[in-house]
Amino acid sequence: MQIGIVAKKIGLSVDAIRFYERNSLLPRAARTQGGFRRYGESDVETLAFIRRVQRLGFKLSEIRSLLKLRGNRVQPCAPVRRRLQEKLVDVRRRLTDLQKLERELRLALRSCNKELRKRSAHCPILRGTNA
Amino acid sequence: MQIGIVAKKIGLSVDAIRFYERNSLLPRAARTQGGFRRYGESDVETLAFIRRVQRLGFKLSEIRSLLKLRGNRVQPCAPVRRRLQEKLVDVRRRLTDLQKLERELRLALRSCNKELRKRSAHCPILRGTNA
DNA sequence: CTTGACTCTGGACTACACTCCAGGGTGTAG
DNA sequence: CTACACCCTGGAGTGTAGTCCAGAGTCAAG
Repeated sequence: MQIGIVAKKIGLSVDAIRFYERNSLLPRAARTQGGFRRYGESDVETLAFIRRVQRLGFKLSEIRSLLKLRGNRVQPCAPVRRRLQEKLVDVRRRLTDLQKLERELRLALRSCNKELRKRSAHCPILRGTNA
Repeated sequence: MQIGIVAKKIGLSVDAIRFYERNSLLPRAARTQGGFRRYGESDVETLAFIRRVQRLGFKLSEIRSLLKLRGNRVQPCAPVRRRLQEKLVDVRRRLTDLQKLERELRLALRSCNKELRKRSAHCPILRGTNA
């Protein structure tokens, strides 16, 4: 398969695949005599794997390390489990932060609404001295 | 006040304040003869405002536009309210996305745990063909 | 053999909000 | 007057995950 076909199959851009190769997520692909990249099924699987864990929130640098585990003969769950756990902690922290933000915005909006009902010309957000 | 004092007062770096000036969040500060920036209380208030709305999740480009409203003689709430509303929608969308991610991670972790109990040497995440 | 679609490389560019730097000047306490 | 801390400017660099480009080459069909 040439790169365009693989790209379509997986739902990535050709540039992205080349980018992964450049950045050691994929091994250097075999070439035709003319220099075109040739891919097999296992490459497609690797790319699918990358997509999958990327959707789990892993960055490319983390995926590189997961790919190493994937390359081993034995593939114990434990190291993956640890990474998932860490990621989950991280995501939950971000959730908490975002929930706080949501609350702050709701409160700000409420103070704006209050002012609107007063038909005031002074927005509490613009002038406010609140924390 | 010179820049370092203001920076300490507000909890920003000197570089950040200069960066804001360069990027039109602050007007060009008055200078001493030697070229040192001099700040007054109103500058401090502006910086405090920037911090405050930044904590509400606004980007500097959005803050620039809020600062324009703030500079007006009349400061009606409506335009601010609209921006807050939009930001709230955005934050809620991000919350939903993050919640989905949290769920995905929990599921992935569960499948890992199952495998661990089986004392299997094959991690479902590494080999998995799941969506 | 020509055409047209595809591919190659290396490098520049994007957004974001700063930080860090060199090389020089300023302000003020003692 | 001399230290010493502070400040100035302009520009480069940070991380992230790619995208976009020019200029050249290749592949397959007809």
